[in-house]
Amino acid sequence: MEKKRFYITTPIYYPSGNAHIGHAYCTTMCDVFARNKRMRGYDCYFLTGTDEHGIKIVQKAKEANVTPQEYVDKIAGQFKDLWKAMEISNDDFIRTTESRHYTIIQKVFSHMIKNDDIYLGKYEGWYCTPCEAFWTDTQIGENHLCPDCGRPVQKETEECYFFKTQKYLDVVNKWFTDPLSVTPVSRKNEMINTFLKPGLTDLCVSRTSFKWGVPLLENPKHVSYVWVDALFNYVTALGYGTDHDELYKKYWEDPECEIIHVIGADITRFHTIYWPEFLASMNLRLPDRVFVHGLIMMKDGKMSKSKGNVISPYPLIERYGVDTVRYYLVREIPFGEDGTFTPEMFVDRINMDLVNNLGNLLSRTVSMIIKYFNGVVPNFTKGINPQDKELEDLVESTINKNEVDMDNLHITDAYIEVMSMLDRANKYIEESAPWNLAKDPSKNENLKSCMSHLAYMLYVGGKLLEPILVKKSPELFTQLGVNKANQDYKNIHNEHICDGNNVTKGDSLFPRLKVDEEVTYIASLMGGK
RNA sequence: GCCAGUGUAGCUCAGUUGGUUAGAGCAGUCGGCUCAUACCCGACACGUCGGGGGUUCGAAUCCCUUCACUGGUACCA
Repeated sequence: MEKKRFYITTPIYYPSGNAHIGHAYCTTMCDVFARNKRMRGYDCYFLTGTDEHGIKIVQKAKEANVTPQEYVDKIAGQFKDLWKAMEISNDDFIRTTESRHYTIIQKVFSHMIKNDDIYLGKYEGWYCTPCEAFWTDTQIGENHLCPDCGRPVQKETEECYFFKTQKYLDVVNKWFTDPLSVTPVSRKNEMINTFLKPGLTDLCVSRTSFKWGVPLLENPKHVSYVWVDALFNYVTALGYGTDHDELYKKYWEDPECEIIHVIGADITRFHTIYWPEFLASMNLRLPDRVFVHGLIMMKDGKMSKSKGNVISPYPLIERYGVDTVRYYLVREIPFGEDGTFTPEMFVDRINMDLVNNLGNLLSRTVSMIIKYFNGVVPNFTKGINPQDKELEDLVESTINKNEVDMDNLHITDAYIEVMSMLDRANKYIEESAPWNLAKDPSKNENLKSCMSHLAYMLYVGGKLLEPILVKKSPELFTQLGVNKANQDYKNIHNEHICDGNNVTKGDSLFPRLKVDEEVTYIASLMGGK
């Protein structure tokens, strides 16, 4: 990874409903990446936000008897609150209703029109008059009924602007030859097979059937159709097209910055085909990576209100702490694949990994250092015992693997490695049997070595986990007596970092969860059984 | 329908270019330890690798076929 600067984005979420754990998942993964990069001394800018235009917002606002603006203000506020509660370290939060965004969208349209990339044409579709919405063939089904209200739809035409998708097709094709541009590759293949091979039709980019959008300066009865509006958030948030475009120059224009979009599968087409084309049209640089993450599945399939299996992150954070929720998301839903949420899996994962493995390891280590050395970590000495040497190698390789995995966006794997290192430490204690060493004064050096190795490994574990365990890692450092200055990542290879530290026995890092009680509690949050 | 993909122990999954007794974690059973948050360590058990057919000296791994499930199928974000 030669690039020293990073720009990572979540999608801007559509506030047609409340924020749920699926939003939290994507945002958390990006946050872990951003925190990891920054911790290692890289510059990483992290953006999230909300996509606030479109017909659905108008409908939702009407239902709630408020204006669209009032409606999105409320939901955007909810998203911001959630990110605060989840300790998300985003640098900015962009809303498409902000003037810094929509004035630029108008400029983008002007450029595209001037550049002859979009033209005025007619969109033909199935229109539901009461709902004031167009639907596609697949959406209305065989009976030609509005999917929203169930009433019949009519074929209607609407004047709108089209983007010439053929014009920049070579840009997309070329970009696709980079194996990292779209991952997992199965998603790229899906795009090629479904859209590129059969041939792309032009994309409708404006609408006249509703007003809640960015009006085009050239033709104000048209408002921007969502995707031009939404996708350009990634650059408008950086000040693109304004006099204050320092961030844009730094994080988008500069080829030394790696640009990563993390998205859900449902918006792959827009991010991997149209977005590169739009950028090409504007003569802007393309992102390095679009990473498509998986879904959080529930036992009975996808989360949905009708199934009554939706889980909100708030009560989980409140009861178990933000770190456990963050950890669960990173560990249990492999980045790039679907994962499952069940109350049992949540409780088991926390107990196994955070309570039994990490928390208990810290607890027993601190206790032993207090008991055997009056709470002072003995000085680290290399390789006195064979198992010490093995541990040293393991720590070294775990740090390296963690870095490589993080750089490659193998975020889940990166932390599986760390947990397995900690797991190995528990075996190491058994092998070293410090309680026996303590009985034999001639084994004092071995005992010292054992304690110092454990302290150092815990330091490394805590440091590597810090991007996830934003609150508990500092507690771990406190118990190990690592002062603030020594917590810097540049010390990760310094085995002497804990030498002479005064350890303190604190509260359990993660209290053990009573399985039955907590499973029942979480199940009750999910609206039923 | 079409195009992808998945199907391996009770659960979640690894299984490299086909090669000796198919692996891990969790759950289960038994034993051990005591520094620790009823933790931790060890051992054991658990599988006709979706079904059927074929290629091969040899297939979870390649080919054909069949079943089941998932995703995409174009302008809903």
